[in-house]
Amino acid sequence: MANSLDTIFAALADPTRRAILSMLLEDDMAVTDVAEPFEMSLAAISKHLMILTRAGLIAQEKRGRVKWCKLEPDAMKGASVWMQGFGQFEPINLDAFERFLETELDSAPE
Amino acid sequence: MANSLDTIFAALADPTRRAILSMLLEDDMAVTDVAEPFEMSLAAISKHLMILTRAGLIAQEKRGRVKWCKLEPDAMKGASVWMQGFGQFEPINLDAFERFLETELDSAPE
DNA sequence: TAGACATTCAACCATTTGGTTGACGATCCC
DNA sequence: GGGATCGTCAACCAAATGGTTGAATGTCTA
Repeated sequence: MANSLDTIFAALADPTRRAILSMLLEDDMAVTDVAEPFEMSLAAISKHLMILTRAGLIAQEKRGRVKWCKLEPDAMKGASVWMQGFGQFEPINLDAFERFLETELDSAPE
Repeated sequence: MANSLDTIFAALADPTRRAILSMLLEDDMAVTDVAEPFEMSLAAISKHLMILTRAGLIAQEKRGRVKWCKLEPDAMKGASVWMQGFGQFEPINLDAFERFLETELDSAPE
């Protein structure tokens, strides 16, 4: 997994791939259906899906001759946390935020 | 600014550039000082800084013969929000979070 | 004024990226 | 079995990326 931030951010840098992720937010999709709205070859989409898979952002499962793609949103967590280290939430009262998170954890299921 | 998510994510995809951003989190720095810990030419670092600048992630200001680099963390906000659309914070109680934010805004200065 | 220092520019190079096309391997269904 | 469908592979291509070196520009200082 080398440096996963490399592969995650690189995967997110392409608009086609971000569009694919947004589509998968709605529902799982077959490769052919993912490719349908794009004006590029199926092979190109297949490559994009491979990049998203290697980054862990989606998972692909083959059922019969159809390969289903589903979002793996947890893969974004590391990158999201990294960005939050840059204080774009500075105006928020961090102490209060931590107390909020603790209350959350206390009342969390599981 | 075309699609800023393209340039932001592409800028963040390189480990050298992420390291530079982390360094600038501590303090503003001159180009030469930014370059010091890296085993690559000053020109290479200069290019990285140009990419970070074009992405809006840093700002460069020339004072005398020294060019100072400073972090622009707000530039990450758009990308951060985009990622949060993928629900990696689902386990958090969103209602409670919104209430928390409202209390924050009520007690905010300025 | 002459260095020395800070930074960028320009040319170049190897590798990666994002796309194409055509052939191929599975799988479904008649 | 045989044709249609699903998806990947392989070879290829143009453009972008990340690095180098050496020269050039601008600014400070002795």
